[in-house]
Amino acid sequence: MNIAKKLCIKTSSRDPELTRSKILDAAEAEFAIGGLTAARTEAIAAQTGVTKAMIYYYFDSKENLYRAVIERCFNEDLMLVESLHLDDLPPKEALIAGLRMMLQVMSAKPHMANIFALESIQNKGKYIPKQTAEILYGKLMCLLEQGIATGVFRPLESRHTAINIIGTCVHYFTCLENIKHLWPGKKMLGKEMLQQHDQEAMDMILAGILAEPYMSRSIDANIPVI
Amino acid sequence: MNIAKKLCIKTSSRDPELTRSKILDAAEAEFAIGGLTAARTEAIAAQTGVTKAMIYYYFDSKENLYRAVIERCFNEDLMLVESLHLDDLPPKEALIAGLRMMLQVMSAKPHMANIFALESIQNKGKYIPKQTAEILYGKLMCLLEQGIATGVFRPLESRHTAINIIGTCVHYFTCLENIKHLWPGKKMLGKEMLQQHDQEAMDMILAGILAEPYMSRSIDANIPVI
DNA sequence: CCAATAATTAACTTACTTGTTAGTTATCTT
DNA sequence: AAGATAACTAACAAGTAAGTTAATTATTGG
Repeated sequence: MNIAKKLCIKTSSRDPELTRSKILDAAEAEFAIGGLTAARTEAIAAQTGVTKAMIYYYFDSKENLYRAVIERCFNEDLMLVESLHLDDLPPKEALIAGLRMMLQVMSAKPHMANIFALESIQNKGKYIPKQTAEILYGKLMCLLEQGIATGVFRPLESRHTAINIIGTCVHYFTCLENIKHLWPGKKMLGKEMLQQHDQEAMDMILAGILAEPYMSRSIDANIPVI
Repeated sequence: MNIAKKLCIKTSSRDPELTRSKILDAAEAEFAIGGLTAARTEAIAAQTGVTKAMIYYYFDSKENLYRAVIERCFNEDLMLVESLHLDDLPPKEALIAGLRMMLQVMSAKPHMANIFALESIQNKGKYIPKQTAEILYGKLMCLLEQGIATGVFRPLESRHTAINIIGTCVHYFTCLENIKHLWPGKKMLGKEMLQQHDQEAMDMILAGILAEPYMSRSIDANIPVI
């Protein structure tokens, strides 16, 4: 093998790994707008600077490319969540850490929320890796049940609550184009708006779930919430 | 004019008003799965028992049919909301009445949530009648601001909170196919599940918004919530 | 440096989708 | 009851999209 290649120095325009990931990135963007059905392979190719045929060279079919995109999304999510070691934290702290992570991920990748929404609506969740989804939801539900059992959280039904929590975090991204007129001049995905969303979502969720009356409106990284 | 027609008795298979509305219904169902782009006119026609050409006879184009579907959704919504006379109620009661209505509408027409989500994601909200949307969101925000000002609600940012509330109500429908495995054997759109969703959503939203510690877990029609 | 192989392209085929049209059948008016 | 008109159909035209293929260019290993 080439020394430059070993050292990860791009020696020319031909770099299969990069091409592959550029296709994945473009596909992610395209699928996040139209879902599997409405996405156009031509449009994906156009964004990569590579021919449409490359999609079939690397992924065999549009459907497989879609599978790869969704799998990558889930795996990224899963790794981040694992890294939090939520099981080692008491329920309230785990909830806060988990929420912070989720909001952070959504802000960094606004595609994500839309991809999952489109997958549910268009394909009835056919392409969602069942186990992965169960792990992610399971973690949140488990944590809720613990908190409910110990009385730290209000008596809620954990599954519905998990969904309602995620809904609060995610709906902003799903509907942002429909409601952007409410904030004339503001960028819905700008730093300011995203921070405000994080703040308000976190605040409303905690107030909705914690058993003790919840006051603090600013949960900053270093100030523990009582 | 025909007497039978005057009395709204269907005398035969040819009934333009009915055909028109059957097309609208089928289109609503189809657009609710694929959005404007992925919906197939052929599929819409198939559901109506009428030829695809009829779509063009009544609506000129797929795009116009889509416009008609969205407009109908909004108008239905708007009329229902108007009928509540929320302005005449104090904020807390108005919020509860509004929420109950929204949850009821979504349960009765699970399409609705998806149509709006798809419109935002696929078309960037291009086909959302701006004024109508502003009236609906405006009502909710106005009510929130009143409650915040009078101290009945916690100090929240009204626009974000409006979105977070709607997210909690709506996300169940948007993602139900992705998460149906969490309730093996249950029908996500069955009466039992929908009631549970109403209950949990309402509960979490009120706890998240009301300033006074919120306890009651069952807000039934006739039991006023204190 | 050359042969083998991997990456890439342009052009093409096949299938599908929107929208049209010319002709048919039912309904209404008088 | 007959002519006019509205509702409707079947078949088609034109454009679009997925996927293929044969040929081309770069890279790599010997």
